[in-house]
Amino acid sequence: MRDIESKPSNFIRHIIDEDLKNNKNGGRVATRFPPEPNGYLHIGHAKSILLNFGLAEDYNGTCNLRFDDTNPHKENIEFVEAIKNDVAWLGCDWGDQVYFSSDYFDALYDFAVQLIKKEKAYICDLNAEEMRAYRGTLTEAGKDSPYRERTVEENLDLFARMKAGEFEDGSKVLRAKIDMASPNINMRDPTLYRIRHGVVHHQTGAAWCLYPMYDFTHCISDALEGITHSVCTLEFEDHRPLYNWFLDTLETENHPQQIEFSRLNLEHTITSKRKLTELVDNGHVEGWDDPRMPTIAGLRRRGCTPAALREFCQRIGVTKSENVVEMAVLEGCIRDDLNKNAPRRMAVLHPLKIVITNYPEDQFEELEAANHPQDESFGMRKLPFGRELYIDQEDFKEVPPKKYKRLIPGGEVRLRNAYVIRCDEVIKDAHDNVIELHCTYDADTHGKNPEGRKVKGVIHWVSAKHAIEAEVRLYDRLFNHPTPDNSKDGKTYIDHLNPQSLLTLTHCYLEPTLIDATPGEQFQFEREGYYSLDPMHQANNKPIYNRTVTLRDTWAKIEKRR
RNA sequence: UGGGGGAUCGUCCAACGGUAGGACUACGGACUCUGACUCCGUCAAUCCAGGUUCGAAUCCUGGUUCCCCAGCCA
Repeated sequence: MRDIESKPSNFIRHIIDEDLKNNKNGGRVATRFPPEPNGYLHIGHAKSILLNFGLAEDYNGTCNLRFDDTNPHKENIEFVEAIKNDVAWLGCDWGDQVYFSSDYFDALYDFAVQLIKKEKAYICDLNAEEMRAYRGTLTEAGKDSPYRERTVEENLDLFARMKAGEFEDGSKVLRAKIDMASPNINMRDPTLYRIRHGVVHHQTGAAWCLYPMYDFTHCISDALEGITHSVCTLEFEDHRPLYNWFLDTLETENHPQQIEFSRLNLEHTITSKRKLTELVDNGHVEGWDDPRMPTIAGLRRRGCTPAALREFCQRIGVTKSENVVEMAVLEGCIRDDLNKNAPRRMAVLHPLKIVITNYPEDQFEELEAANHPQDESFGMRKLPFGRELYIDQEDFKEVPPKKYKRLIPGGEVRLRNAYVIRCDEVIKDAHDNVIELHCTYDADTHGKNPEGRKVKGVIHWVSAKHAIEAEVRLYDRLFNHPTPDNSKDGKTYIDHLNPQSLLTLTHCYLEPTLIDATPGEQFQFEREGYYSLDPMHQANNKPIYNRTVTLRDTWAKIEKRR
């Protein structure tokens, strides 16, 4: 069991502590994570997953992974597999069984029959439009359905024939018989079963033409699995009376407690499955695992780690208040983790060639470099150094701004892990663009400071002859607006898409040790940020690196203020 | 003139009648062969109005404001 003290508490843990003190549920804690397999999981689901599995882990309980698969029209097996993959990647262990609501279709049918026998459910022939009209409004009570008083026998017969496939889609539904005048609209005789012919369910195939609704299915599934604390998001708060009504009316053995918390909102992104689906289906992104997507698959491909996501979910906490978390929190968690765990490499993103004129042609030497400045266990690597190198265009300025401490004409700079060089000559093309620099190096500055002068700047480099060419993809926020799906400016989230969310650099140069990088491996490209080797793709035989997150950049901040 | 929830630094989260605290951000400084990391410091909040109390973010009363609900979606 994990040290509970190490995790910040929250109101749900307070409730469980209290339940445990009162020996409720015999001291048992059982949670579940119940995704619908109609899309990929996003960072908001990560919050829920880590909450539910975290509670189980810390209270020595269990957490079931249960697919809430009652709407075969929208669900498929690809999503089931993707979800399992993501939950496992987060480090959550669902044991040896994956649950499906569809496992309970028989049991659910029997419970429905039981409800009919108790005169608590009836078959209704109203069509969808009529039913809406009968439901009333937020401020007016609804009217009883004309079919509300059918006899038990008739209802039983009709329900059996619905199951047998005698009726068309939409012609009949099974409804609970509760109260059409309830101020809670969920209690106005909610639908329990609808007819769906001709869809193949990914688990049950064509066995059913009758599918149960969420409200009926969820509470019973929880009860059958012996769930003690059924944690869900705030929008289900109004459904709790209905959740309890079913379990009370059916007198199930267990009566789990539904507890609601507020869902995660992240600035500059969206966490609506419906809208994420639209981004994918309409080609606004390359797929569910596009590194700009807030999906778990996208974050993973971007180079985010499970540890960073776990830390993130701890930092944001669990409450019932509406919240919009700043992207800086996520970025901070990723940086903290990768700073500690990503080996350092050098990569030149915007190459500028330099020639060390006093370094012999065709001569090379190997310089040792630490893989991590604070952690010796990362070991050392050898970097080839020669007469021709690439540095970044940003690290040279003909006319330097104030406080600039990189390379300038006639000035000196330290090449990271190598020598101090001086810029002697600037070579330009016909359009006055700097295309090459001629420099000289001080052979006595490897591993030590130069005599009698201070060199402030340190820049990264790669050997031109040995460098690996790569494509590097720089990602920025997917949306310009902090709350794109709720911007209150009359625009939709699509209008707020950031056209510059992806910047592809096709001619970058990496230090040669990166030839051994494995797909998905994370590195810090020194002075640039954290990057990871794209696990899916290559570009014309060149590796693709995705920028996970930049380094904190106080210089950029100063520049921006200027 | 329905029902259900929520309001604490810019952001997120604590404090559960007894000094409003932490994290992130921002700002300043130290260090530095990464303008990174690390370290030090600074700014910064109880929705409003009454009441109870020696004492209120917390309890009471009345407001304000924001979110959710009228699928045969979950």
